[in-house]
Amino acid sequence: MAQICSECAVRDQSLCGSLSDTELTTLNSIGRSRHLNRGETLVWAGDDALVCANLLSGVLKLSASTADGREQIVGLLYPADFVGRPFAEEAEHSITALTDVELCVFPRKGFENALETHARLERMLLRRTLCALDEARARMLMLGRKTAEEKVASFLIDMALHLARNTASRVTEFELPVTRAQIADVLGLTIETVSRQLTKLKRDRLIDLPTGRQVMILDRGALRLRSEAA
Amino acid sequence: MAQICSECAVRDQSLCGSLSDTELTTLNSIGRSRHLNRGETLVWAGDDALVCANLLSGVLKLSASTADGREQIVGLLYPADFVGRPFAEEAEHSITALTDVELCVFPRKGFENALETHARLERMLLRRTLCALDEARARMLMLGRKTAEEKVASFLIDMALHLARNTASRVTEFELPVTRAQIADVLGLTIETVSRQLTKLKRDRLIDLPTGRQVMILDRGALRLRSEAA
DNA sequence: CGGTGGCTTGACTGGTCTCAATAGATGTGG
DNA sequence: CCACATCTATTGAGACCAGTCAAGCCACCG
Repeated sequence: MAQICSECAVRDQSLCGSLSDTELTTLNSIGRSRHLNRGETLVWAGDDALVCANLLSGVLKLSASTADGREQIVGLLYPADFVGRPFAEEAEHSITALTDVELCVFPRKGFENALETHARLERMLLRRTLCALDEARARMLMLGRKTAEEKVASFLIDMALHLARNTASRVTEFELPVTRAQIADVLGLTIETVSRQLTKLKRDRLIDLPTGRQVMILDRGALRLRSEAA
Repeated sequence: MAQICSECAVRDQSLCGSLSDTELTTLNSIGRSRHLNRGETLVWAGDDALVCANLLSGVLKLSASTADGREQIVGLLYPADFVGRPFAEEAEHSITALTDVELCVFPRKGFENALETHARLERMLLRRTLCALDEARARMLMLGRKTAEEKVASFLIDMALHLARNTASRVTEFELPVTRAQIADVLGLTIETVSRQLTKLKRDRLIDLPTGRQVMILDRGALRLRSEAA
């Protein structure tokens, strides 16, 4: 590994933050830095699950598909998130870069050994997995029971939480790391419906869309209301 | 605890199966047997998360709701499944009995202590949680991208896996532990749509419905086809 | 310039929901 | 054992939300 863990961009927030510098030597020795270009896929669903990783920068999507090609994004991963599925021989989901991405990649078997050796690492992974499960289930409520407008509003609020810079005057502004098609795949909608709902929120002055990718949340309270009720 | 672990109905399949008889003394001392009647709720979403448990018999639902009362069932729990959410102060989901239920209940704090003491227990819980996450994500694909017919077919196949008795002649038969309303809440549909799709599958001779709750799968292959393609 | 990919908008379709009526199950008390 | 209430399930008619198909816009780029 070219760069050592103590210089890692996400040293404190990532799973590895649970380990001391000396404990990290094992992981350090098996970890490799890896870059993915926007659009590149790290793992295909159905492949052998060969790697785990920590996400250093960028955004990854986790996606599942039906036999005839309909796609659903089942999770988005942000810097410091853990990537991969220990203890499974075969990958259930594809993992694809939505932006350029930097990863710290471990061979799965080696990472599993580290889990068994370092109880604290295992404990942190358990906590993260439990949180990921809560999040997945919250998204099930959204997919099953929310309207298109509620879904889009929820998505924007969610994105703001992960990416937002707060400017003065209570306006939140950020740049979407995803296309309309990808938003649709997260929300279980079509591109056209996403576009129409965004236009509607803009027309109602809850948000502004200076460019296609730029989003300004003008009235977060109202947006939250639309994300929750009919 | 009235009955000791060595006599437990799910001793081998449950999380506790990872522990030796002597290791079990801790859990044994804090575990309490508990019965729930059909319809009773163990935990309400938003409550303090006070308990964890192992499910001994019956079926539980995990559910989330919007502010205006729309409900989504985000998971079903069967005998030997683990119940609850360690390391969270507040419950994210309601836990309700769909049938009469027997549980082995632990105070959450005590169970968390046991996790920290017994690495093998923690390891087994991690593996289960990872599997639960895979399952939740598979269900996200279903909720977001499948049609009503595909959803109902998927549900029946899923139920068969958990409950089925195989009779002669490749026919699978079981009794639904859930009402049409609950099926609808699992699939993100309405009662009426579920009923119509079941009738349709029956008319097409893929299944039979001798009574409202009894299901016979007549052609599993064809049913699987309908669960996957348009 | 023309080509490409991403986005928006419109017209139309159709699958699912809503509302409503009815029938079947189940349980209770007279 | 029956009358009745209640809960569950089925079925139909109509409305509506989101999907489909199609056209056009815009920014970017060779």
